[in-house]
Amino acid sequence: MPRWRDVPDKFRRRGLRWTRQRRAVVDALARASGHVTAAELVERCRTDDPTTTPSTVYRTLDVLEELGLVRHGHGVDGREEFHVAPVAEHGHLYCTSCGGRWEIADEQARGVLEAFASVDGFGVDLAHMTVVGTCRSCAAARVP
Amino acid sequence: MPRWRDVPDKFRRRGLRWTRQRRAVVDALARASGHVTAAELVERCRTDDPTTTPSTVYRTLDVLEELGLVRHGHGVDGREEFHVAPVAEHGHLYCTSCGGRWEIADEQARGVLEAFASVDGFGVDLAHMTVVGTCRSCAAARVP
DNA sequence: CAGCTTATTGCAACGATCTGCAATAACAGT
DNA sequence: ACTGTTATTGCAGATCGTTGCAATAAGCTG
Repeated sequence: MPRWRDVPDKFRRRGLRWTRQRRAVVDALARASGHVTAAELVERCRTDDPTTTPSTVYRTLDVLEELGLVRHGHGVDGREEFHVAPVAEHGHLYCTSCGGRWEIADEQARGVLEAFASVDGFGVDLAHMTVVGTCRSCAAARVP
Repeated sequence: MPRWRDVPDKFRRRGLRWTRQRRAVVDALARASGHVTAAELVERCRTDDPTTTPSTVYRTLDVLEELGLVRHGHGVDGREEFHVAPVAEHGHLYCTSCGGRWEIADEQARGVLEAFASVDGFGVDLAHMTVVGTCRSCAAARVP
């Protein structure tokens, strides 16, 4: 997890302001493990302080992302998901058949990066989206 | 493009009904080339017939997908995009730096499929999402 | 063709996300 | 501490997509 203690200064050094509502979002984030949906974060903030406005949370997440403190990706349904940075970047797999979810293994990631880089030098950001498909067991179980 | 002529029967054979509003969606789809956003489709249908209801269009798209006539994926922002099937399946690349968009080349696709399959037998559905990253020229232009 | 079954529609309302704009409040300067 | 600047907030409203439900209509059957 990032040094949440340093966040206020990080903001100020950029000419941004450290406000009560931003602290709320960062607090919620600091307590979050793994991934959180933007909507979930809004919810958590509202639990702490019912006056929280969704738009503020969304905007705060945007600036946190600009500052590199969080990263967002998209789940299977395209909805936003946030990862607290700088946890090791990792992508996600989702099996449309059984609904299972896994993280993308390093070897896989390497292979993918190469596949893209070698053809036209495209540098993939695997962490940005959920890769959908069929897991081995579902593929095996499928009637042929 | 699918044999749009056969669609009504395809519906009926499944016990589904062929309605005025479904015909409208299919008509719009038949005129569409490449990809369309669900929202765009709604818009086009409303141009033909202003009484078109969004929910009907969305629901029709769902059944068309179940029938295998269209496939949906998610754009960079996670919004839905529809491809008329069975055009060759293909995924998309999006460069976050210049905003460019390309289709994923076959060789890349093959490499990616292998990278996933070889580790744990996961069968990726590349067409489902937009792969984001940095294209060669943007990577080269980046200050090192 | 008339009747019946039930798939589909339209509506209304909701959840997630984003935007413009006027009011508010952080912070720098004195 | 007081003040001025301007980044942020809150709100109202907009867009995209989804869902429950009662009303409607497609297509089978006689």
